[in-house]
Amino acid sequence: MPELPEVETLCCQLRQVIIGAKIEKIDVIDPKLGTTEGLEGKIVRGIRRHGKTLSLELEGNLELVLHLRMTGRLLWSNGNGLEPHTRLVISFADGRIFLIDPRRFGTVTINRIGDCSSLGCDPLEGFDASHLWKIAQRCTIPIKSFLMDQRRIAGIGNIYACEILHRARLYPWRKTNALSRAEWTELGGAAKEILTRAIACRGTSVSDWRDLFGREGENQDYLLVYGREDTACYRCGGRIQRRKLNGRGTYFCPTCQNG
DNA sequence: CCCTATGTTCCCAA
DNA sequence: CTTGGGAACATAGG
Repeated sequence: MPELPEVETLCCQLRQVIIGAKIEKIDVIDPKLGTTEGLEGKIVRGIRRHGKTLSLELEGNLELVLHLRMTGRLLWSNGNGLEPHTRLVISFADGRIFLIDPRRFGTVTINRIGDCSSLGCDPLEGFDASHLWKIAQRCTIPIKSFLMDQRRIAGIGNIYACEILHRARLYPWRKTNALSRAEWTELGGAAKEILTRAIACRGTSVSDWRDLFGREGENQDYLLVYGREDTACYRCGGRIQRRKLNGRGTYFCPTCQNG
């Protein structure tokens, strides 16, 4: 589920409930997740996001890093009952964070704050079009693969890659090094627009995405191409197609995404 | 049985 | 070395 806008939604909502709170207890329901030793009793100093990773910054220069992968979600609740597929429970004085993850791909790790990560730039922190244009010059992979490569740009997954490319009028298979500087600028603007609106809508609930408080997002009402195979393009009336790229369903309008 | 799924990593081939 | 393709991970749903 979660790409940058969904993780950003959780990040903002977690700040509302656990900044300054003490971790009373951590229950690892599914040991496949990894270890969370030694964090009980620590105060949450901050919450941050980089790409699709979410970190709880703790005392002692430590951070608990969550990655939700395909089907992970977080739920804030006061109750004791476990929803199906609950993998981890972090308890505070006035509530608990439940990590729910049917496919069990999610991960939890402990890092020292400041350890460098292999993630690329975050498109909300500044999509540096001229820097990206430069590193794109020797890169012949399709532009959609480039956008989704977390080492180069962190946070864009399959849904938003499709949406951004449609907004920027770019064909997903276009060679990365064939984009002009002007097209990179256009792409940066499209990314910013698509992602900020998705955040304002608290994410895209096309399947089972819910925010921290269990509510659906609203961005599914604004999707331009994702999931719209064989329907009319809102911009030009063309017929939206779906084809595979690197094993992922790729939605685009062959009529207006020809650049 | 088939196919699909919002992510990442690894292996293999060209 | 790079790039690209596919499988794997584990589970649910159509």
